[in-house]
Amino acid sequence: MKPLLLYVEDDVNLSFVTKDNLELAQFQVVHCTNGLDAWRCFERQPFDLCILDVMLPQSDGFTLARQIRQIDAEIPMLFLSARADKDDRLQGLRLGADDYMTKPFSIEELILKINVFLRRRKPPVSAGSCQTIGLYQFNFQNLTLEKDGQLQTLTHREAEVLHYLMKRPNTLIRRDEILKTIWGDDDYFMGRSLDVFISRLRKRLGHDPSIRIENLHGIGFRFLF
Amino acid sequence: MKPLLLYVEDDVNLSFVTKDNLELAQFQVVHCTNGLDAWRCFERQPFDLCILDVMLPQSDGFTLARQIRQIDAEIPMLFLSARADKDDRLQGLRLGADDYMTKPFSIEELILKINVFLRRRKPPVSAGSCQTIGLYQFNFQNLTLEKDGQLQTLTHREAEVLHYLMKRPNTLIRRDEILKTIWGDDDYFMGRSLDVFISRLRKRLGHDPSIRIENLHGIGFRFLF
DNA sequence: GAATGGTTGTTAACGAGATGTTAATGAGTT
DNA sequence: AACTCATTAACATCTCGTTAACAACCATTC
Repeated sequence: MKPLLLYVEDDVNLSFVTKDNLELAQFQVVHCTNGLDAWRCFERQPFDLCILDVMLPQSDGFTLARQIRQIDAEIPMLFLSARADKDDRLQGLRLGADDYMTKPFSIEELILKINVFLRRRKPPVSAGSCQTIGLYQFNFQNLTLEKDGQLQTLTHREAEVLHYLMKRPNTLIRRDEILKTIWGDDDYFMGRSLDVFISRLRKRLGHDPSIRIENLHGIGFRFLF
Repeated sequence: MKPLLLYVEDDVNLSFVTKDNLELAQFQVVHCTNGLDAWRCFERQPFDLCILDVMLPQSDGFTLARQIRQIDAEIPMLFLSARADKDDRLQGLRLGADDYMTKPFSIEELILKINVFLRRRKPPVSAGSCQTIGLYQFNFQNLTLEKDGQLQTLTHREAEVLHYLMKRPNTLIRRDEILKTIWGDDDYFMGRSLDVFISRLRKRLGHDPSIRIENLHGIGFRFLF
């Protein structure tokens, strides 16, 4: 799963290039141009790291940082600033920034520093990201499927198939496509195997009637929820 | 307990001032003037953080950093350098440095940065600290596992495996990951060895039914408590 | 709509390989 | 020589993807 970054920067040209580069480096980036928007984003979803420009229209970077720190004492924050002076840097660090880069900065260095802090991030209590399907929580990394406290452990193949279906809900997924991807090939027996797994998954998800795995005769399946 | 810093720097005047300031800031500092001495110090006792000058007589800072990283993948490292150029900084970061400061640096900034990384350090399991698992107290350093007065002494390998499992409770931990980390490689016999240790640990933890080491067939284990 | 041929749903059985466990081995220490 | 401990061996047991078997279903043809 790609790390999710919150990038706040009002310079349109710079932010365009930077975001592009970060995405190339396999990060997922949400970009905001001012502190207010950034704050709304931050409240809406959990990020892995923040990159904040110090000079921002409406609420400067420091204010935003303070707000964020109040909610999340752990999230790594990198500051960007055009001003290089010492007091600025010190204030940033005192506010709970983890590093302070001066513009113009090297994108490569930024990426390395991001990785420093992602590496140092304390492992979440129960690692791996969950996906929600109806009443269930599916954790692909941990092979778990949870419904109000009840934990099922899936087998490797079960998790693979479920994961594949979940990536494309409510659309037609061809049999041969699944087989090629997960089994690596497509023959009669693999097809039968797939059917067995579909059947097992239906049973595992059976307690939520809003979830269905529909068969389209001769073509494939549709995962509905 | 004051954090213990390893400070490697050959400039006598600078190091004198810096060490003094760091001690004022409530750090305990071991200062070495060259890479060889530093390496000997590092092997002798566990440090909380390293501050390395890049230019050193006998083995430069980068070489030292590489050596240190091989033994300890976690310890935070800050580089100091008179050279400010970008390639130098990048090389440092790639080598596993956490930050790179250019001389002359502000001592206050150094202290703030040290604190950033000490704060981010994963909670030390070393240094004789105990971890509680259910009814047990596990001390990785002393290889002891205690339950209401009853003391068991683990072997080195047993402790390593338990330690690794405890770092990530309730998550799937892959076999190959454990083997790569603890045994350094992953072949059939090492795998069997791991199974033997899992079995022994289960027996040692057997008096607390709330602790379980679950196997996920073909993939790894889950340490539940 | 009955017959046919292919597809899918479901359950059970199978078996290769993974794991659990105990004991034997042998290298290194005391 | 006695001891410690990781590894290897040996054997028992378990798991899970596959295969089998049969029933239900669908589409097409007569």
